[in-house]
Amino acid sequence: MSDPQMAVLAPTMRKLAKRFPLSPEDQAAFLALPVSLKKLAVGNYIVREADIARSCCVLLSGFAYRHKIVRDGARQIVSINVPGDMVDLHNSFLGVADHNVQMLTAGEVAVIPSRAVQDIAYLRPAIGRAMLLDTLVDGSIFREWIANVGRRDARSRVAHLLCEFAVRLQAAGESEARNYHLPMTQEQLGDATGLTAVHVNRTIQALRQDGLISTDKRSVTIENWEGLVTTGDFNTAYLHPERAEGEPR
Amino acid sequence: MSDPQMAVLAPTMRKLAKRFPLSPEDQAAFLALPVSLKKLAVGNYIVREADIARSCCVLLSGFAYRHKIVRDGARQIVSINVPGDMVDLHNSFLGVADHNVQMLTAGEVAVIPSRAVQDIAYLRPAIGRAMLLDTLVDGSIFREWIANVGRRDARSRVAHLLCEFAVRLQAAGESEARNYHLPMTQEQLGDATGLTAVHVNRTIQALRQDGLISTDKRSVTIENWEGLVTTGDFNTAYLHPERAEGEPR
DNA sequence: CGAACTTTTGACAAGCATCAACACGTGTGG
DNA sequence: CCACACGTGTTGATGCTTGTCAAAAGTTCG
Repeated sequence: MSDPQMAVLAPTMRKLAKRFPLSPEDQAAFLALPVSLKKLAVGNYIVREADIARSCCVLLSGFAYRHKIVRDGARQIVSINVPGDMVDLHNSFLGVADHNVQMLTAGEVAVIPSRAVQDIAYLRPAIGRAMLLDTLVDGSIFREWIANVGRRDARSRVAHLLCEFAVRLQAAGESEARNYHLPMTQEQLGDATGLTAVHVNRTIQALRQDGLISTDKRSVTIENWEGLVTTGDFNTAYLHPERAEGEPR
Repeated sequence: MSDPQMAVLAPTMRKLAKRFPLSPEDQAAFLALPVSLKKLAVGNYIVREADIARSCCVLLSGFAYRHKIVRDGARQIVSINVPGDMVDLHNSFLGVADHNVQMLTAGEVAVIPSRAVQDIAYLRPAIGRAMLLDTLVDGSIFREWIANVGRRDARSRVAHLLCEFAVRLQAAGESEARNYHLPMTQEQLGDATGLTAVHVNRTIQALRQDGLISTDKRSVTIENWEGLVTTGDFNTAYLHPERAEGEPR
């Protein structure tokens, strides 16, 4: 709205533009989206399942996670969001939330009216296309997570998750490649991998003993990247890291 | 291309238009997409992981499944496609396939050049928006599958899958609600639920003994819908069944 | 009619869950 | 400043769900 807020969407725009260039006019329109800023504490909800969406949040700082609760109360984390991510495009377009989004750390979001997001996607096809590409990449990550929890053993699941964080945090400019702050408890790691906290604990100990990683509080250092990649059966292809158009135009 | 093919995309168009109306011009443009038809046998690949996409297939008849192979050779099915589905929007836009798509039954696909799909999404924003909505629903289904394989036990997983098929097949006009042909082996059911074929077999026997379903060859009859829904912790919300816009326009 | 695939059954093993207790650090209020 | 509660990480003992292996019975299809 006011000047100081003009640039808050810049990282998100750069992320969108990375896969497909946006014209200066499109970029300006995106940056001019009406936003209000909101600080959030650890554990605050951005979206609750079954909410009717009236706004779309962009994560400016801090981390968030999406999760679903199954009948017996168990929780499954279905993805992690890093700064720059549009946290609920889904909800803006589909109207009703099918999962929860909660802050993993304290942070700040830019709140944009759903209608403004829908309109810009429609009135500026390049932005609509960028959102589609972003959503397709999200889908690819979801598929990899299905394979991760469905067909890998505990050791591989955890190693895979650690590899994914390393790559995504680096891509978001949030950390170095081999050493990053992982703001998740072992219980949350379990919820992301379909394991219990106890088993995550033992699995991490095994990874440490094998010299693949070391940890200090919540910071993870990857001691042997190749080994961790092999253990986690990790291949960056599913993150579609760069412009991956069949035919650039 | 020629007249007899003009209507093959009609079911797909109706599916796209269901969530957001398309103008007659948009509808005509969609139906006029250049297609070539291709018959496929059971097990034929539509897309292979790491393929560079040159075309986008729409499933006209038959069923397909998407899957990924993990290091030790295990396979994880990440979704099932029914007639009318655009089978590889992902690949058209992202360029390189991150998973395989294979025919579950014999069937027919309409092959559209990737470029034509990209262009129509860009030049006709309403169609681009419809594709975005479709992709967002796919994402919601992926998330539910992560929760299914990550946090439910074998009995719930299988029940959930059977419920999803019942609803989706009916929505696609492929079967009645309570009785449908399920063209999957128990091994494939295991690959979709993160279980082994042997355990799927025992789980299905248990569901039968509890009077929830009965089976005859590959046909499934749901004897107790409420019971199966409860067992599978199934809630249709994640399928976003109808127009689910926050504010219809 | 036979070959290949799929379903079913049984015995056994293993990975992971469960439960419980303890250690450790952190923040908070008396 | 201490005492305490609380959340998180760690460890051990035990058991259940699911996997593995193998073989037989049933089914499909050329």
